[in-house]
Amino acid sequence: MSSYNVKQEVTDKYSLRGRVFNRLREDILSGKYEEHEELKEMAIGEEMGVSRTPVREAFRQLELEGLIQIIPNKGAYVTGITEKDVRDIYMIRSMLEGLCARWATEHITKEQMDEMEENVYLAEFHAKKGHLEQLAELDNRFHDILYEACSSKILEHQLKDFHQYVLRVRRKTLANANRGPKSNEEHRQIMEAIRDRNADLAEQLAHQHMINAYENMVKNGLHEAYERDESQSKK
Amino acid sequence: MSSYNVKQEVTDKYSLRGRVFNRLREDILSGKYEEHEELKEMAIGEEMGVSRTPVREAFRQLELEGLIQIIPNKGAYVTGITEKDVRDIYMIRSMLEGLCARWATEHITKEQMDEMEENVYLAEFHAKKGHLEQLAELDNRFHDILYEACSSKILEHQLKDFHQYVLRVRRKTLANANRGPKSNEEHRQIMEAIRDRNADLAEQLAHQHMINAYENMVKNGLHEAYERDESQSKK
DNA sequence: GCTCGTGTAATTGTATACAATTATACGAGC
DNA sequence: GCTCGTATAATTGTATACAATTACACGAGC
Repeated sequence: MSSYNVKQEVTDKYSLRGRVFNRLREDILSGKYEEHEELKEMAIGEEMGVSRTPVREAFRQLELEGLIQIIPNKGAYVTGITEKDVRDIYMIRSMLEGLCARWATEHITKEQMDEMEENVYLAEFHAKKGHLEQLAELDNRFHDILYEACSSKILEHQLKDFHQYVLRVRRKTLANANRGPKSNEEHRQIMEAIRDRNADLAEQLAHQHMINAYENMVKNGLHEAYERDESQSKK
Repeated sequence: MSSYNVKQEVTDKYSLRGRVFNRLREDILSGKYEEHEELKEMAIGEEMGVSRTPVREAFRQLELEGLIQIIPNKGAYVTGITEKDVRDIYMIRSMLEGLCARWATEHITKEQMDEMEENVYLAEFHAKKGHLEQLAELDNRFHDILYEACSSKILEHQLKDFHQYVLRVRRKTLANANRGPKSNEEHRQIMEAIRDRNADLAEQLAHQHMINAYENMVKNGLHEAYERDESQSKK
């Protein structure tokens, strides 16, 4: 948690531990393993053709990512996310997202500013065309730009962690919600506030943007999406 | 990171990995190992009388705590904290501490409220007597009560993580600073705001309290304390 | 039928052996 | 003297064997 520090890049994808880690991570996020499911070292190892050692170490890293929980002498279990957890994380994120926008206003480079503007224009284009996939992609990218622009590795990492953590829930609600245009408009406002060097406004807008995103998510059925996640996870 | 999730309790202190983990953690926080120092699996293992396996797993957990960084095929290095990191963390903490105080106002139990009041009174007593050790202890406890009272495991864990992370720097500046009385007064105000169920005020006070603590730290020589940490770490 | 032990199987924890990678020392060549 | 390459040592990565712990099934006793 550690994990506000800048963790190692997961570029060691050619080590066995790295491969196990990446694959397990993908499997958990995609819902192959359901929540609270027990992951057995030997079974995973056999499935991936490696011994228990790299599996055990990958487990420790997945615990680091918050995706599993290891109970000594018992086993490793896929982390469950309660609705309260999601709510708490969104509230925390809304605070930090505001702080991030403030810092971004103070530190953003010209290149980042340009990309952010481009992102907003592109998103409006795809929104008109109804391209939901591109829209979701641009939405993710907008926030990543914001995180990178704040020029704080610690805050950036923190926010990316949170973002990933709720991805399991969020990805279900993004596409089918009709929030696209409204979200874009909010992105535009944040972008303009940063461009105008209005840190107070940027902070307030980014803060509210997160709260809106959460409330929209709840309105459009966090619970249902959540359940759907569970039911399809048997694979 | 991981680590906004509720990680396993480190109560498995009787497993070898748990023992190695706890001891290494203590050694790093106390400054036995200096920043950026390389930790070698074999050396640590021999020193503690265990094989490399539990050491390697303890390393992964320490990375989870943010105390070391592991570079594949290279080694494990004690995490360095820059002054900017400390500043960033304090700013992030100040936001979250405010949020925490707000939630605490809404969820605090009678027992927690009582302990918080007692804490404030006791701190004022020890401040008059000049008992710096007890004062530092009560200060830590005050914030722990606050974290527990917010009734969000995620926020609580997040804040405790940050708190621990800056401990290496902070412990040097707490005792010799003359901030005790002022800090106590701020604790009292926060406590009273929570008691009066004034969430807005509690949030604002807790937020400012963190900023004050940071600014005091800088004023009293973060840099010097930081350097001192380095020089004495040779052991 | 239910509860509680006991014994066996399954699983995790640790040590060790070996493979792969990286760091270091040393000398050839310029 | 400097650079580069090679050989050797040191260190990390992985597999495997064994120990310790936990889960579970089965049967005794009530």
